[in-house]
Amino acid sequence: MKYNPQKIEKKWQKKWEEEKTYQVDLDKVKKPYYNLMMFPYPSAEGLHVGNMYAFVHSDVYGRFMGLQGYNVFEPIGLDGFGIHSENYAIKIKEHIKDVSSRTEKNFYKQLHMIGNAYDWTKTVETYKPNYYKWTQWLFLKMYEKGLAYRKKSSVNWCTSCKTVLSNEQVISGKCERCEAQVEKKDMEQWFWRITNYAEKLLKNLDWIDWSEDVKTIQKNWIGKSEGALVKFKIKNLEYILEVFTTRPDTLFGCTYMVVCPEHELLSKFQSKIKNYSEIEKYIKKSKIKSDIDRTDLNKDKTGVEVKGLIVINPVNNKEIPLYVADYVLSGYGTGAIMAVPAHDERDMEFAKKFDLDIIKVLKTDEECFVGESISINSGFLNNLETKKAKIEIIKWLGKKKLGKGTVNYRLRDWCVSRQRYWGPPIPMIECKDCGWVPVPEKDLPVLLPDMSDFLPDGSGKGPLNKIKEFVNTTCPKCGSPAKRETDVSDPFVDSSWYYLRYLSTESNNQALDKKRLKKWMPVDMYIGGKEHSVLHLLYSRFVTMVLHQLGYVPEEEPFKKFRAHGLLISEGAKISKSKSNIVNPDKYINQYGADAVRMYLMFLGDMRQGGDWRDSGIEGMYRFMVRIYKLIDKVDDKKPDDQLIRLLHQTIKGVQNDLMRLKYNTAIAKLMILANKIQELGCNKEILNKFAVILYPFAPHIAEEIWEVLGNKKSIFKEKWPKYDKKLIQEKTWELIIQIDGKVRDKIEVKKNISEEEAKKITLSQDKVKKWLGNKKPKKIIYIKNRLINLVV
RNA sequence: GCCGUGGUGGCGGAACUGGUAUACGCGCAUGACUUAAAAUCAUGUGAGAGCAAUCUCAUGUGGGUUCGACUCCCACCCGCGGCACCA
Repeated sequence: MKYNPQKIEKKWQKKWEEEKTYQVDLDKVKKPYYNLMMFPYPSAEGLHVGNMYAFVHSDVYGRFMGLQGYNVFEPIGLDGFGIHSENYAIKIKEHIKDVSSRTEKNFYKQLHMIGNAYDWTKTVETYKPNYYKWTQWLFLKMYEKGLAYRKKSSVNWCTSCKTVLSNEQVISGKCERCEAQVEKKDMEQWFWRITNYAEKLLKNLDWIDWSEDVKTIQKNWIGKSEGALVKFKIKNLEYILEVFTTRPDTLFGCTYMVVCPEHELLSKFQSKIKNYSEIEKYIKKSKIKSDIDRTDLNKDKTGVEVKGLIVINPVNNKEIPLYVADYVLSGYGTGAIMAVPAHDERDMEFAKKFDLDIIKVLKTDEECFVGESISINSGFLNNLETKKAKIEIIKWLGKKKLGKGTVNYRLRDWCVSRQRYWGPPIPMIECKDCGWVPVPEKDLPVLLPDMSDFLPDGSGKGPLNKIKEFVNTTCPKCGSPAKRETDVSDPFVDSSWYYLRYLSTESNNQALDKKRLKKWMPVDMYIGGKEHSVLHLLYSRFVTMVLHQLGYVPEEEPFKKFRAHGLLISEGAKISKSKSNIVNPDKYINQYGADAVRMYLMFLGDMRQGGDWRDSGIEGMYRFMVRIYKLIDKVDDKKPDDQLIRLLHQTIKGVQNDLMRLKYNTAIAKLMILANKIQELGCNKEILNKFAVILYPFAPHIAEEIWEVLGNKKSIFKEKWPKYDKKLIQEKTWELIIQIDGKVRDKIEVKKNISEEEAKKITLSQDKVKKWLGNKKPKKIIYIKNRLINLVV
């Protein structure tokens, strides 16, 4: 029989569909296992091989858990709303709605081809009203809880996408989607108060079972700093200048103060500032500067003294000067700092340039020392270690009502409004008399109206603003004329809760099916890319925490276990159009079959490290599939070889361990070794049956086919993972490695578990050993049972 | 600069808690089959020396700990990812 993957795969995919093999009755099953993968955003180019790489890793795990007796729920959907899809439609000059329905078909076709165990009856598409109705519902819940609010602030503006972005969507100064430079702009926007959850988001990282690197990225992003808030009086003014510092112990060394150009103090006391025109010029200049210029570390520090305003250091009542400088950021802390040049590099640089006092308050020989030491020149803090000094000064500040110990986070609130078309309209209405009023839940969804000209215009308002019938409405509260919000929400809002909706797709009158969520949440295993560490993965945790408090989700954390996969590259380089190393999965699936492509992708290396796709490699894997298929012809009724039985059981154990550790590459290597042995020796039905079962997670179609040819009636998925026999795995003999001074000099086959005495005797009687020893006697003999013996001369 | 992660044959990569470095695959070479080629099968394949048995050297670099180090410790170099004047 010839291996025909195209035929086999079509046959089995049809059968799985007809027999509802992977459909899960979410209410009835006994052992729920929620196996999640990151639903793709459907680009028009089609499913990317990188998607397939991630999805197959996830599917292999899901199928393995199925064989362990779990009822595995493996859903899929499309994250189709968003700038990425919209930008593509604009590029090819088609309407996003048309592009969307086309890519949906194409994506689902491709997702069928890869042979995953999806439950196709519970898909979600974020751009359909029956989904985004509930995304809008989520916004209303946030608003009810006081977690959605409007604020005017300096926000990230992408000049190319013509919309604001969240902090998380600015990647080293550039737009996450189009890589254009991002500017700062003062605008009023909708925010979600993720910062309320900063501590919880950080703390739970201690116990959730996630890839460590992703946890570290989130931890750094949240950026907790412990320190103190210190209040500085300004001479002859009723104003308290507050600063945040992580080093209150160095307060005696504070010789000047700096505020950011945006600080309220400057405009408030214009009349008191003697050189205000100079200050004004500096403020204007720093506004024009792009973010890149402003954060360039190599550039010189600039600033202007604020003449006329004198600050008083509360700890010693010394009068110190005040400066405005753009090295102090408005968004962090209080937008003002106490400068301690002797113990902060930036302050030192600034102090030298402006010839300001530098006072050492820590024991050190270094000119600028930023570490911990013992306080000096610090009054009552003298001779205290930094840790102790911090505690003492915070106590002192508290007593005098001049400050307190406090915590500061780098994390900012999530800006969720977007001035674009292809998203869920934010369900809010502005009334002259009532202010902002939420759309009543019964009026959801606020349908996204059809419009031919959906291009963003950069006016700061979304394209929906152009449709009068959409904008003009009545206030739900008082009935007078009012206007709708015309921004749509961030596509990351859509994906922050999709894993909850999978469990609730049949409910048309509620967002979430609480009973099911209780049964299925949290997600048991989530495999995905770490590029979402501070985007989707952070937002989802936040949203779940809120929904947990509202009583919808049983636990605070959405994903019990998360494992990040590395990047798939091709021919040694990042996959990109310009490098013309694009890998089209369809082409390879059509040529070699999905099983071969799956196996090859899983064989590339350690999942965490990513992989390097080489065209030459897939051929080898195809050859292996052909050989596997031919094993059917090797089946006979002879009593199988002992050696083969031992190898079978070793393989079952090894593959099982590798699957649990997500080391698929070594699992496949073990399958190859077994297959090669079967090819050499032949085997009986029972052995090949077991081989088919352990092959099944990786190559489900060929495994089912072999399984059927061997006379089995039900799908392998109803089968259990085979048990290995511990006794059969044991080898009777082992190879004793003889080392002399740590170098291998000989190897002999000996019985298992021989004693040290026996081993010594055997070793010393070897001719080679005698030759190496000469007339010397070993000083020391180290014997490691069932491994080696080392003679130290 | 800080945080994380990696560096092993011609290539992708193995090596669980310190115990045979290079599993498995690709590629290459030789042979079998064939008129020939492809496919398939068999054998070999880290480098160097040697007719050979065998020996020496090799896991980014330099040190160290140990009977023994890809694995542990110290210093440094390079790649990748994140953050970046965060007070």
